[in-house]
Amino acid sequence: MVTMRDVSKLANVSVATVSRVMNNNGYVNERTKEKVLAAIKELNYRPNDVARSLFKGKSKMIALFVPDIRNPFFPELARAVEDISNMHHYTFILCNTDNDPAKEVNYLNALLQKSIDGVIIVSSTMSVKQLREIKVPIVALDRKLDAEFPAVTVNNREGAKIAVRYLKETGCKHIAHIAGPQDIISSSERMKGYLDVVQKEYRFSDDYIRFGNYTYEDAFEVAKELLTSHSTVDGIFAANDLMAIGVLKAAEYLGINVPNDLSIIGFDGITIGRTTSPTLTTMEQPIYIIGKRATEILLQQIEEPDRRIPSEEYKVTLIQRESTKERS
Amino acid sequence: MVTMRDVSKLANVSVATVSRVMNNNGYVNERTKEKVLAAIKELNYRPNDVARSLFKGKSKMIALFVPDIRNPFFPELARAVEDISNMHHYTFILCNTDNDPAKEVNYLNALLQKSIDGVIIVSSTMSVKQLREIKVPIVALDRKLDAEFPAVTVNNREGAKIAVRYLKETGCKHIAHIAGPQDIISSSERMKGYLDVVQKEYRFSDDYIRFGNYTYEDAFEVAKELLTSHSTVDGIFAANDLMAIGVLKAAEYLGINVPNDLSIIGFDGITIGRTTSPTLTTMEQPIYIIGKRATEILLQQIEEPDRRIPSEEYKVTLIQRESTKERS
DNA sequence: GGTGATTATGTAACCCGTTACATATATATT
DNA sequence: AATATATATGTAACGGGTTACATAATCACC
Repeated sequence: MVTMRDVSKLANVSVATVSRVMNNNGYVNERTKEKVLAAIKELNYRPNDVARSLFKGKSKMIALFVPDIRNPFFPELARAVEDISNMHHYTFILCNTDNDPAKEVNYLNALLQKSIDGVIIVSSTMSVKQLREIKVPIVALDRKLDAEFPAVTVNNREGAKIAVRYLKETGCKHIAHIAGPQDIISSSERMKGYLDVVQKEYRFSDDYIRFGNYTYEDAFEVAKELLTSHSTVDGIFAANDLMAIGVLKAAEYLGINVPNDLSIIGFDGITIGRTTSPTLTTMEQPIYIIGKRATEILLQQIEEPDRRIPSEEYKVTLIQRESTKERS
Repeated sequence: MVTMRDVSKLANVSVATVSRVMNNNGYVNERTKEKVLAAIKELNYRPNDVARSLFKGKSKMIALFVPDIRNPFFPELARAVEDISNMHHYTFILCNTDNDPAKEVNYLNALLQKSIDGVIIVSSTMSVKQLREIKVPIVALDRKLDAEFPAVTVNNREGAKIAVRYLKETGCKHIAHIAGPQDIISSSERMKGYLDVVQKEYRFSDDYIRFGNYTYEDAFEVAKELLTSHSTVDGIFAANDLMAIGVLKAAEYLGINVPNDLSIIGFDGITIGRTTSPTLTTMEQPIYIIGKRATEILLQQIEEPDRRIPSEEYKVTLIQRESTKERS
């Protein structure tokens, strides 16, 4: 491997001068600079980032923790984080945590040993105590972590309200909810939004709520049960698109026409919702944008560790497709 | 940060001894070892991987190049690579190349500067000349790169033949093909497999082939055109599932019943194919397995750079779902 | 008791880029 | 001409593990 010493010898200067040329700092005579640049080019010299990292204590790497990249919500997020990292010459590390606190801690420790510069975390299981001890910047994404860490999220409760109100406006009388795991804040917020709209109604029943694990299969099963036992249900708000598709499939399985006999609305706005039949009405999150912002905030925190950056909350947008009726 | 010197002072030994204890090599007296371990524990010492990397010239990091993680084929692959990396205590770096040779080269150079230990590449645009010059192990995944690099792929041609034969067996007479980009080998192999089966038939027409860009939208458009201009077509083999779904949607748009009037079969076996209506018949690739094997091979190459590991080719499996008729 | 192998531990160089500090020349200011 | 300031470059320490080599103690065997 070509090192700075090799360059310095060829250019007849000291390593310090080569370093100055590389980093464009300090005083370097124009002619010396040219000599050095020529030597760099001739040897095709590339600085060793590891040595640089060792001295600086910074690695120019950031990590993203997601539960599982196979969940279709996360690739878009990951893409955004990677794009912005790359743009700022940071290397992007991806970690699948499976919502497992042990894995989260292991990853974090391993990354700290590698002098990771910052971490973006999508998690509801992360040990906050652990996080407080470390000094690298942390940004929470999609799910809030702790007031201490800036978070980039969407207004889940408001979005849920819009979704359920929309079902009402299109004529649904008995609106059920397939809720997500309640330890995930975004999920419990969505349920709150649902309750905000329907709880006071005389038609409402606690039994209109079913819990799924944010997966297609789960929702398929609980929706089948719900629709079989409650034939009056004519609208379902699912806490995410994956579960909404499970509901769609359950309705298909039971021979229930969507949207004529049953309206279904999801949450997230993942691409797959455009390929089902009927296509899925959903509350779309600005997924790429929140990923992008989380990364920008993280990078800012890395550059200026003292400045406190406020959390950001984005709005979700109703996307009307075929799984709900037209507003009359 | 706690360093080895801190530990060595507390334990009253030299840094060399601490290093020996950490790495379990060389001679260390049992009682000394205990003293050192106690000191490590008391100080909660964690070695600095950057310093280790600098000396060893290895980083314990591997990278995966994919065109775009948002393409639903890649998350499963990425998950496999990450799982195996993690299992072997390697850190996983993800790069989205957008099939852009310039981006590929930039990533590669950036990673080499970070002493990356190996790279798994899904690409048909990668400059092989560039790759030959570098000394870190490379493994090709999904698409062959060059005989020089071990590749983990599936038998695309054979899979395509099985798909098209299956369409014939279920009664299709006029089988069309939505082909993928021909510069992607896997894609051109699939077309060859299609031609292997139908080209000799008197009914076959060159005009039964349309080209898409592996995307849903592309396929939707070309399938609409194909089905409008060739009403005799009663079977379509799409080069990947995403395009097959585009075809499905085009048929729905044109009021063509699938599978009664038109059978559709895809390739890949991505999850989304289970959520469409009708669900998608496809040639399933063992995605996780090829990702896993590619990683294992890469890690082996890293441990034993001299040993040449042969390429591996996996079989694809026909998954019968609702977009094709039953075999009579 | 002597020779050699085994065990045990420390010193210091090394990996490679960065930068504080020293030194020196050139230019500007009064 | 003297002093201050800007420009230019080099030396060497530093970051934190790793390991070759040196040294020394213990043990085995004849």
